[in-house]
Amino acid sequence: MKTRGEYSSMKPGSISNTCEVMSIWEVLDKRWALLILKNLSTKEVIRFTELKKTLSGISSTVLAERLLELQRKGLVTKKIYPEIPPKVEYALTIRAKELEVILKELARWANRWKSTGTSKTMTTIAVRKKPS
Amino acid sequence: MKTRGEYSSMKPGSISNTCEVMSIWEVLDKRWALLILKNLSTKEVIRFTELKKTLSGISSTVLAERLLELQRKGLVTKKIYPEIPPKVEYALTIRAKELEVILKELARWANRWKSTGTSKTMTTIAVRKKPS
DNA sequence: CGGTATCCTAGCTGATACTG
DNA sequence: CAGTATCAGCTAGGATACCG
Repeated sequence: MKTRGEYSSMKPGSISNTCEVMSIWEVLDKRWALLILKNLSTKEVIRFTELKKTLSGISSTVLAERLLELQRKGLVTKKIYPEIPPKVEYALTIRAKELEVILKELARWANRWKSTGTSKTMTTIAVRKKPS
Repeated sequence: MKTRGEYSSMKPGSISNTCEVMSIWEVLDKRWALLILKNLSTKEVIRFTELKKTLSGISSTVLAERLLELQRKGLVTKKIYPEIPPKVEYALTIRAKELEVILKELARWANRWKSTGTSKTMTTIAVRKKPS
């Protein structure tokens, strides 16, 4: 793995910014994270390649990276079957089940959306009253 | 603005991939998008700089870019007061209000989270039965 | 199958400058 | 204030190749 930067970008002067606390948003805000969680919630367990297929466009590099991050945050579990060919099952943790509900709502909202063309661009210019 | 790439990355061979349909996830999945929406929902209207301050780390370039994308998707409205200095107010559209509810749940979940250290890394290795 | 290593491009930030 | 423009520098993600 590389994972060198990790978004931090702290100034050279700042002292030991070993701030591990950071919110869960740090991982949720990354690309694919929500979609992964959402698709993870469609089945009890899911395998790497299966998950990859549902996420059209993701690279295995990033999928593996995200799954690790989610795992570290305690949202995903990983079960390895030491066989050849390998078999790995990913699943949501209990704590992620709460999130699951929310995600499903979000997914339904996203589906319900669909319509209304891409460029509405609602911009209003407030007119000033003329000085009478 | 530049906005050249737009994530598409289609091969030079592919024919006229003018696929405008794409789901709302296309914009929601981008960095900062959810956070912007979330913070937008804390007030009825909010100004650019004010919003920027709540999003620690974002650059004005990207904030402007995201707001435009959200606007195009019909989630955000923009109201310009032609004054000097300029004043611009951003707000959620009615359609985004549904999303707002979900986002608030998500935010509460994220806050409720907080605890349990960063590296639990629940990985299970399934053991094989020995051939008796 | 489920990754990791490598290389290269796309995306984001920071700084600075400029405008209405 | 609310941007846009530009450039440097670093990070994130995609494609491909390879391995146990």
